[in-house]
Amino acid sequence: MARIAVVEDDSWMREELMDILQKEGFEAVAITDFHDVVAQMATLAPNLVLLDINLPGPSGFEICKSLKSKGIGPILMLTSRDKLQDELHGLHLGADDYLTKPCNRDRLLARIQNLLRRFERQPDLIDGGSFSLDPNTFTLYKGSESLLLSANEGKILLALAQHKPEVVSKSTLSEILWGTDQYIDENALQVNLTRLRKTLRQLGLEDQIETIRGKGYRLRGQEKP
Amino acid sequence: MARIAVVEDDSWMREELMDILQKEGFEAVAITDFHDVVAQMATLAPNLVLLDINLPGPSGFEICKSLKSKGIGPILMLTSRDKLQDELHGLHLGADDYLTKPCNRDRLLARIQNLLRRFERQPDLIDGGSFSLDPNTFTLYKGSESLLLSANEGKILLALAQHKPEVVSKSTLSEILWGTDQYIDENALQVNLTRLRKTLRQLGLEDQIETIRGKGYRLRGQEKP
DNA sequence: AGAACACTTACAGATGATGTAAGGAAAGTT
DNA sequence: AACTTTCCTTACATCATCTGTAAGTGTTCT
Repeated sequence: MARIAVVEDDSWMREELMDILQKEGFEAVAITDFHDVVAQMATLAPNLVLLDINLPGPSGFEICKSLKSKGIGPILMLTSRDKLQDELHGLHLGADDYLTKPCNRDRLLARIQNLLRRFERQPDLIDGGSFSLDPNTFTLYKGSESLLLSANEGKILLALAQHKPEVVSKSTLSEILWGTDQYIDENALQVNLTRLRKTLRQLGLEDQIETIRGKGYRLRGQEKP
Repeated sequence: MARIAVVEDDSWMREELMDILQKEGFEAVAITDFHDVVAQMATLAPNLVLLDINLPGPSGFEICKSLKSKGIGPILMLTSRDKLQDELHGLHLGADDYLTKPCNRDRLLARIQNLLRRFERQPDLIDGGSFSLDPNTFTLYKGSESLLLSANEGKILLALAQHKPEVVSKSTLSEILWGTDQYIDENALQVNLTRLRKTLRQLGLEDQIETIRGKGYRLRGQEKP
């Protein structure tokens, strides 16, 4: 779960925020020492910073600026002053989003979720040699074409690509598909293999999956010059 | 479609690459003047750079370094020297991926597609007030919960969120759902609306959609303090 | 009260995912 | 060569989901 740093001096407001975040399953960390926020953040490595503007000592704007210069973010600015001027100023200094207090719980969470997703590192595609595969959506890419695999096809192909160049045993695949290697439904696995092969053929990917008789399957290497 | 800059001195190889890329639907641009590659790139704004290491004049490594320093990328390095040393060197200077010549057409395309997706700007979620919506997958987020909408539900909610705070007429929604505003299937639209409302309720999002009698629908504002 | 509009629910067809079953092909064994 | 084991393919049935149709109910306006 994401870690969120809460930089807010008003203790009531801070507790309120922490409460909302923790109930939502976030790992919320309160920052109450405003002297060296940047250094604290560096070790904390939060996934998101909730930053109040009105702080004793350095203003939120300054902190925002220095956090951004260190590549720390995303930053969601909190302020009770709902003047457009401030908003522009804040965004200009690098805040990624902006929220005025008091704010609705749902609205706060929606903004946070939004920012987290926007800054979430896009998971790398799995490189299968002559194709690539999005491990989350099971979308198969070859050149500029793409195809959405069914769940079973995706699981099998992902397993093969991740284990490449080793052979993946039937019991392993069985476990991946049905969560058990005790009872191997060889037939069902076989049928799903056939389906996957047919789907691969639709993208011009012939002969990707090599059968190792008695051992299992593996992705065919494409490396030979 | 993505624009790809091909920086390669060997004319045969360059034509080959251009051919592959163009047949795949990419907008391929050949760079043959190696003096001021960075400046050319800046105006070209390619989505990806195919960069050969062995260039007359400045080495591919140097170009790679300066391109990266300008934030231009992703860069896919091409080389005929398949020594690990070079690879490490190249990646260290900022190349995002690395390919040895000669290379398989499919492998080249897979790598390109991979890089393009990795560096693709993640589309922002649509902010619906107390929820957010991924306009591509029609995934609905509220706090840390999420829900996958059906196509029709997604289209309607997206339209409402994008037009917010304006009212979206039934004929507009009809056009969005079925590509025509000539014949409004009011009943079907109504049913889909009901389904969407029920789905929203599953996430605790009550009363999001406001009916403007005789005009259409709109997202209810959440701004009142 | 009546009419127009909005909402809900139940039903059915279409589609897609997936397991079952049966038969055929290929490879290894005797 | 005949047999056995393993693998592949196809057809079918089931199940879930999506979505439009239809009918009935509720709400608002005049």
